[in-house]
Amino acid sequence: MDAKETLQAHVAKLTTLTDENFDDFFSHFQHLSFKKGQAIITAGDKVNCEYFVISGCLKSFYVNDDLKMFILQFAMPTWWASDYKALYSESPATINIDCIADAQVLCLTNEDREQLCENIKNVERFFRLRTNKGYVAAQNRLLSVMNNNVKYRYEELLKQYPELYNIVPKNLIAAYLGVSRETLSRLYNP
Amino acid sequence: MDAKETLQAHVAKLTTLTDENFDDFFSHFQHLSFKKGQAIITAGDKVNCEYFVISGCLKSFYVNDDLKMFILQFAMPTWWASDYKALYSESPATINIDCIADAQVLCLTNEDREQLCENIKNVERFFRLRTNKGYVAAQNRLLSVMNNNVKYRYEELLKQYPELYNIVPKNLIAAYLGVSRETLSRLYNP
DNA sequence: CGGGACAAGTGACCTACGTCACATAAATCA
DNA sequence: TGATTTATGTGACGTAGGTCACTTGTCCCG
Repeated sequence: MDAKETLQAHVAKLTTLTDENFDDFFSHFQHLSFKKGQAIITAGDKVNCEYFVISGCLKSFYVNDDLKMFILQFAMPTWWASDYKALYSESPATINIDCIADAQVLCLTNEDREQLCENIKNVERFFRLRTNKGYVAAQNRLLSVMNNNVKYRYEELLKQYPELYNIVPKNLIAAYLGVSRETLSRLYNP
Repeated sequence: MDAKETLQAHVAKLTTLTDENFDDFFSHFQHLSFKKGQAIITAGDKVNCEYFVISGCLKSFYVNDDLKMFILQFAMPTWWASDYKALYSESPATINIDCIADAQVLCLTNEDREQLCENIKNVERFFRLRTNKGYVAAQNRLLSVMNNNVKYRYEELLKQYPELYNIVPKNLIAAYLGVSRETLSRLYNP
């Protein structure tokens, strides 16, 4: 499945777009490739785009004053990623995004998204429903962090994304779970 | 400021509606009052509405298998509250909402919201932008839980909502912060 | 007004996790 | 290929926060 088909199938899960409308929508995306290790958004940057992952994997993460990293999201195919706080408020990035497995992404600017929402009703509907889902997911993650222990959350993560086990080093998984890499290591090597 | 003006001012922060459109929008809300302690959504319920708080305070919370409570949100005036996962997916509620200070709320059904989004472009825009903000807030909260200690989070909460200190018992604040009431108590009584 | 529920403080003790230090092992690149 | 990162495991030890038990204070409401 190529980039266009991937996006089209993704959009179709939430709303319907005529072929003409989808072509218009798709024409505003820029197709980009990133290599493992490449930075996409760096804290302090101006943020102008959001990214739709076609293949590979990105991570979005925050680095605190002690240089400790917290991973917000592993962005797998058909996931969106950006620093949304920065994107929506046109403030400098506070989170970073980089590529952890060679990736193909589609990139949409803030202005193009707003323009498309203005012109195509079901594009606005798509983004509304997409963010609704994101909001529910973020709330679920918060509850999971507060409610479940590390081992449970680790196993849930691997259940949902088995491929992470192979492509992502354990220190990054620990940074996603919010524990030290030593603690994660000791879960299965007591 | 009455309920209508409160909602109108709130909507105006994100988009513009003509007076006729706002009247139409407003006419779909039901004005309800709740007394302290009253349940609004209970886990297992069918969820059909979201609630906009005019005055008073609600809490939304999850109760786990060990009967431990985690508070997702203290819904103050101009905040929205519901079990959005249940509302959007038409599944039974997994979180609860009740009233912690006598409250006036406006209630909007799922169907009415979708109908209004269908008919009034800027209502859809409003809900899109509102949830965008909610998503950013949820992500911030997650980062804060992972990154900051309890004392810091407690002080941030009180800085943002000083009135909570007076109207909300400390065990509920502890449930929001994700610690035991004893730990919260010992922060300032070591 | 008096009793029962709720709120809050505190001591004793336990446990999960963090930190630091070191040892390998695997991957990457010049 | 050989050298330098990077990833991972593991021991020793410290600390934040949880749990349980008990006490005291406060607020309703019949």
